Amino acid sequence: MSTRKKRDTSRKRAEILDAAVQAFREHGFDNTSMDRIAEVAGASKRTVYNHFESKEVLFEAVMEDFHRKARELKEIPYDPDAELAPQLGAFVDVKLKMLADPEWGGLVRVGLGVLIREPAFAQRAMERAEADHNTLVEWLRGADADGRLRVEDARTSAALFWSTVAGAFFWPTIMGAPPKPAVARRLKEALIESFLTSHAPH
Amino acid sequence: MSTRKKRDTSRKRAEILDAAVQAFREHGFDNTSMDRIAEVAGASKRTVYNHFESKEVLFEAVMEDFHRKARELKEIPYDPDAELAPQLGAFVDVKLKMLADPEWGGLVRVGLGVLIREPAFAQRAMERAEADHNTLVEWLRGADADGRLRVEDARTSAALFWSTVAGAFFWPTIMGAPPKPAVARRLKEALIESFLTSHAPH
DNA sequence: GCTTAATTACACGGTACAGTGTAGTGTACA
DNA sequence: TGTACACTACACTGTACCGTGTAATTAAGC
Repeated sequence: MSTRKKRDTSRKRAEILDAAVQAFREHGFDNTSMDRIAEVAGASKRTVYNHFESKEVLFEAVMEDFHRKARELKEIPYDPDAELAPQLGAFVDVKLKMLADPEWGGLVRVGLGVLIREPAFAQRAMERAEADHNTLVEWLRGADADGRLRVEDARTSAALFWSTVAGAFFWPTIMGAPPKPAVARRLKEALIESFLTSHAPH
Repeated sequence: MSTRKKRDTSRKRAEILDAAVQAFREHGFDNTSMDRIAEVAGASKRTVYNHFESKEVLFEAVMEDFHRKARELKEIPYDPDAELAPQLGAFVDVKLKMLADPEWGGLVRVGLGVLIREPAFAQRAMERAEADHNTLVEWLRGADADGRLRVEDARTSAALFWSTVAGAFFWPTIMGAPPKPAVARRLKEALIESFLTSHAPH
């Protein structure tokens, strides 16, 4: 029961994870072999299996890592002293910034490629995405209480707003057809203007 | 050069296609074997290969079939004598009807599972979806010319409308988390009301 | 009933890959 | 310097699957 020797194994593990991310991103889950991952990682296949007991476990570790990164929720509280349009624009910008990161997009694609066959997982993923709604819901309630917007059903309004963002930016980008900057700008402005107009007080 | 004998082979071919659709829907492209398809079709694997020279060819035939079905474009012309809200609602309903068909959804999922790794194909698919925009663009121009709506940029407005529909209904349904009927109704009404309000004349 | 094409049953080659077993090499730490 | 542990090289098993070859069987049209 003396203190056992333990070498630092986290470096190799990280290298394998990085290699897995890259390989899965480029070829998807099914078309990535453990031999390939080992090669990219500069490790022997045996070592890969010593760290991750199966391909599925490795995949889950990759997605776990990804979720940790994605969990950087931005809180955007309602500011009674600032213009409304820029504040709404900030909500959109947070998403657009995410979408601009190619590594993020690659991982989302990998995840979707698998999740699309696993309705149960897919539903959980969608629900997680809805957590973002709450920040906007709070913002809307703030603006409504302040009398600068008329929001009858904040949840529905927020859902509509995020649906538009998803349909206009998120999904096209994931599918490899992101809107051109000029189009994106126009869509963003039209969304905000439309939203503010239809929720104008009086 | 006499008239050659030809037996009718279309029946078996159709059975194989049906089986392929079902198998691909349930397990995706990579996880569906030709043996399995042959078994489901009640045909020998050799016959499958006699009809479709490879798994890829068979897959493309399936998707081709699917596109033919999906091409039932609905023309919804602007009607100056009818209420605006129900007319806009008809645009949404066409999509919702599609989404309600589980076979359609299954095939979209299969296609996406493959396309998600093939940006080039994915882009073409997204562009095809945009063809639907034109009908709404024409409708908007009609309503604008009639003075019942104020539409500055019909293309952007239509894009925004369809983006919301996609983000609110299409993608959640494809991902296995369709909105509950009550939520769907509320979203649809909110969308139409918001759209009409923000495009009201004066 | 004869011919001919479609279909079947089934064996087989080739390949790719998940995962294991093992003997040996390197190396951090006591 | 020695020991325990991480790591490597590599052979190997088992499996799944694509695609082909072929001889036998079925059934349509003459």
